[in-house]
Amino acid sequence: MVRLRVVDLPIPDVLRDFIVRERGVQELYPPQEEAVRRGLFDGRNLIMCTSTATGKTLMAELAMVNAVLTRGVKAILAVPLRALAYEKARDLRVYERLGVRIAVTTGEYDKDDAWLMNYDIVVTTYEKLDSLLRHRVDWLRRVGVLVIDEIHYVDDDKRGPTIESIIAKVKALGLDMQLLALSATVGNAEELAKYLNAELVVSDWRPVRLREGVYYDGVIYYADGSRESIKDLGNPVLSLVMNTILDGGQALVFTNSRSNTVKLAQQLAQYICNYGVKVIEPRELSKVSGAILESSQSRLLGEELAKIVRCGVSFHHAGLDMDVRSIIEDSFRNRLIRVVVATTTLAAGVNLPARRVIIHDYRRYEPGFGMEELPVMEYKQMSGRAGRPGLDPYGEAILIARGEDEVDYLIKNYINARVEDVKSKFLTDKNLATHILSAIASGYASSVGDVMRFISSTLGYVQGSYDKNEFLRGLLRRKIDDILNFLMESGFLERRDDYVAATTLGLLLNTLYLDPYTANTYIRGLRVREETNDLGYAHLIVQSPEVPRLRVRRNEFDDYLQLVLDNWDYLLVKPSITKDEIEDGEFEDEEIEDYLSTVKTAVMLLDWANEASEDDLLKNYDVGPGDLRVYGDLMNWLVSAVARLAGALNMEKHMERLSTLRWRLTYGIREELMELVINLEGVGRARARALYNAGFKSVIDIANADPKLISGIRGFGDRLARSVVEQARKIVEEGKVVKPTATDTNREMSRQVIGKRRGSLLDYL
DNA sequence: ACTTCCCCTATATAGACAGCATGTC
DNA sequence: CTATATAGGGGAAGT
Repeated sequence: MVRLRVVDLPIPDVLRDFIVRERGVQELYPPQEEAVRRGLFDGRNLIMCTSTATGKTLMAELAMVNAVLTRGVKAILAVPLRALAYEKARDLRVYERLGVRIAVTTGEYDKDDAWLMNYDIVVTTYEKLDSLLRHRVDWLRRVGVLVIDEIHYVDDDKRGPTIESIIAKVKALGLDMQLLALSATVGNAEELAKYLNAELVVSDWRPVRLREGVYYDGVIYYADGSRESIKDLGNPVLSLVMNTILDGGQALVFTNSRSNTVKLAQQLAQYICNYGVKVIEPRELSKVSGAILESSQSRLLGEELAKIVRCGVSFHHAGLDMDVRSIIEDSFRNRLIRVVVATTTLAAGVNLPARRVIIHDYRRYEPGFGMEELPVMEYKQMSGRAGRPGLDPYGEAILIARGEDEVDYLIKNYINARVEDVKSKFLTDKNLATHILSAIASGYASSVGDVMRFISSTLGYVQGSYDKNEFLRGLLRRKIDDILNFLMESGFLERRDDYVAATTLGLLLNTLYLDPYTANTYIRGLRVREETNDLGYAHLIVQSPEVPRLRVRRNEFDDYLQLVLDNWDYLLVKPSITKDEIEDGEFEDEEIEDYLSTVKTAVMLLDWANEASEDDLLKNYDVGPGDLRVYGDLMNWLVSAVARLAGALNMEKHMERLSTLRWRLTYGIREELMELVINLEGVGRARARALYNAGFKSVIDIANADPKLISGIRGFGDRLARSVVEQARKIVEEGKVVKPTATDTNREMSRQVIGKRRGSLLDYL
């Protein structure tokens, strides 16, 4: 079959030549060709539902760059992950040579959005795009192409409604833009296309052949009916992995828990090293291993990992710090590391293909639901990682069966199964409340009718058949009324007849990106007392469902109960049972389990803010360096958000206390280090502590110091020492030393020691 | 007396977006 | 309310 050639595309010559020359693409893949035929370059809305590596991204690039070059409009590319945003932007930068200006903006990086005006293609996350729409940035009018990547995320409970909200806002603005949606294969592609008013491209075509099968008892049963016996080494994963790497390939193993990831990787490493498998390169690997040791924040985790990396094996999960993760990913791409055992971290974002993908568990624990089978969609995401285009002759995805009858079951329910439909989660109370408030506060709706119209442009509305059924529409209207009432009672909204408007508080929530239910909890908590202790504040912050909660072990129950009793008056959110009931033991464990979870999480965060080492936090709470980064990010956002709420409500004491806690909780430092960490780039908790202990306690101390003295301190080299001193001198000269508002922590309020766990710094409380 | 094995029970269980301030991609 | 794998304890059986 003759494929459509790039040179025949209806796009400018420069772009055609560029694609052929720089991208090395001569001909289009069938799905790409179909996209062109369906009007990609005619400004038609389009949705592509195809598997990974079928060139959806190239089509998006072409559509965007073409629009920029020919029509002089801007383009937006919205993706689900920050890392993905940076990656796509990096790839897009090659078009800078055609004069196309590329920018990335995400919440973590950017403050002001005005500078984006000067760029042609803006790569961003869903949430940041929603935020841009909330602020009604004026350059939005000049956007001609909107690409939504991985749009099957509309199924996600939390993130999906944001996508729908984006679409509803774009519609409400009446912006004239081409919508291009990219999706993994989903069950209801037609429905999505209809919702988006888009042409549909569906295809199961793949650039590398994929063989799918199930392993059981020494045999791989392929879905096409063929089977292959491999050497059974007792352990299914081990057998499959050895079979792969002895054949010169690489394997990616997916499993359902972090501990499994470590355990499996260790077993594999032990086997490979003990039996002296020759395919690995020990010299190079020990370099990698050294790099990991060096960059790991937690020595424990680093050593655990470094040890097995020497054997060409690694584990990978979100508890690892970013740099360790990228070392692993890079070494896998370089083929030094032959096997990575990962949780789903790797299935979603990072592009890390391998000859063989092994799916160790097809079930996963869902809190509140027990063990649940993986959706077919996730299986497809994982199996889609199999086979590197142009490098491997084919890719393989192998599921592991625990019993003989499971073989057919897995073939039927995964390999040959239809992918699930994508279902909107927009019409739940929480999502409705957030997005209705957002629509009103940002001026997309000023009456109940507007709200209804706004909602009618969501997928949830279409899927609920509300457009077709008057009775259902009545129900929905009543539900919206309830939510409007809730927002009014909470003081976020005002209403006169049919007209609605956000209050100052409501506007604040909208810009803080805080959901109304959480904000309500925060405000009620703040009203309980004028001031409270650190535990009280940390515990209040943790009430947000955004904060991952630690589980309380049985043997910790009593310690935390005691802590609750001792701090009863200071806790701004009380459990559902009374103090007397706790003291008399008149309750079931389940009644307070969730509450204690929040307490434990707060305690961990305070340990962090009291400079507990990362190793101790890992030991005591099973919280890895990667998790700490997430917690730190969250604290930076949530604590300052609560401080802003307190400010809006004129609660000065709260505000003051929260403003120091914010820094302590985000950076994991005691108050005395705040000045150093806040003012000096390259100085975090560890270096700040080292500086402080060496007598450099303030920016002035450092400005007056000899860089040579500082370079001798642990964690400093010559360069960093000089940079820090330079920075300090500069800000002192300019009189710009930021003095964080500090108040005396009232330590005497709650002296309390928890448990006998080693390293806990809770005695401070 | 000591080890081994089996059964029962307790325990633990994935990931990662967003604000604002200040003065750069 | 929902599940399962694993580690550890305790006791019975085996050496």
